Amino acid sequence: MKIENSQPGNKIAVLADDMERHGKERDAPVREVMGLLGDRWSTLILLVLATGTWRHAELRRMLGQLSAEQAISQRVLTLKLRTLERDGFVARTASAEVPPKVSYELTPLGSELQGEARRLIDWINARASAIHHAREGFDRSED
Amino acid sequence: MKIENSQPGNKIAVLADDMERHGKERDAPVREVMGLLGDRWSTLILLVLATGTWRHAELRRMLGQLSAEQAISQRVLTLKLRTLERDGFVARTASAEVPPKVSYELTPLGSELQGEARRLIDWINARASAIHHAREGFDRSED
DNA sequence: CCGCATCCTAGGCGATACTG
DNA sequence: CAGTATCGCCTAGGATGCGG
Repeated sequence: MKIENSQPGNKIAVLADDMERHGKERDAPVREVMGLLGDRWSTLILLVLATGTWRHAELRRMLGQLSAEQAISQRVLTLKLRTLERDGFVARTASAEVPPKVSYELTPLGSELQGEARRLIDWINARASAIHHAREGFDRSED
Repeated sequence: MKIENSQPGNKIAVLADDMERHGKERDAPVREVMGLLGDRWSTLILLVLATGTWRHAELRRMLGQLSAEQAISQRVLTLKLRTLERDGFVARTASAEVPPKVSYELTPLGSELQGEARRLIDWINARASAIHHAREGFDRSED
């Protein structure tokens, strides 16, 4: 894992395994999952579902409160939940009645992912002031 | 950190600190940094820069090789590098000559972030088959 | 060699209205 | 209550050309 920085040739060799992981985006879900965490709502959904089982509408209201600036649209919540379900992070339980009763909760796999996401969030929060400071310095020398 | 799942009221109380972190997106760089890692190129740039110092063009060629499906455009590479620089993850060194010589490398903060990103990538890769399996099952019952 | 300006397209997301 | 369909906006990001 130690890396010497000299010839480009070496660098290419060193990064070969990363290419292995990143190059074949087709089969590797790395980009998709990273994209999940980076999008507007999915991480927040994971955090809320970490507290238990939620109905669709209740979850929607909760997300609106947490993010506050603006509520998630019904359509997008359904989309996000479907994506999370497809990847095995969320379990969906429905009764085909009218009105429907649908519940969502984390799977064990989703719970793991939530833990990983939370670690990243914690790291970012811990470095928030450093980042903020860097931005101020950068922006000041930009004008 | 232990969470009981019963009344919505409890859930709301439990999530109060998450609201603290997520609700005020204006000052909190959490979403922005998460977005960084989720976007098309930034994580890959961090991985490459973890190997040392790179010139713009060289870096561009390297990224093209790693991601292969399609090279990063010159414009976007400049944009991404600027964002990373603004947040204090990347240091830029330039000589105002013609032709210019510009070099990029990770800051200590950027190096940390790269480590975090790599942990996430490793986790995803470790669970890749589980995710893949979940998707297959989901897609099969969708038709 | 590097950055910027311009143009263009695909996709994420919100709003609304409608069904079972 | 949950999901779907349609619309329209806005941003990420690719292509190209110029200028220092």
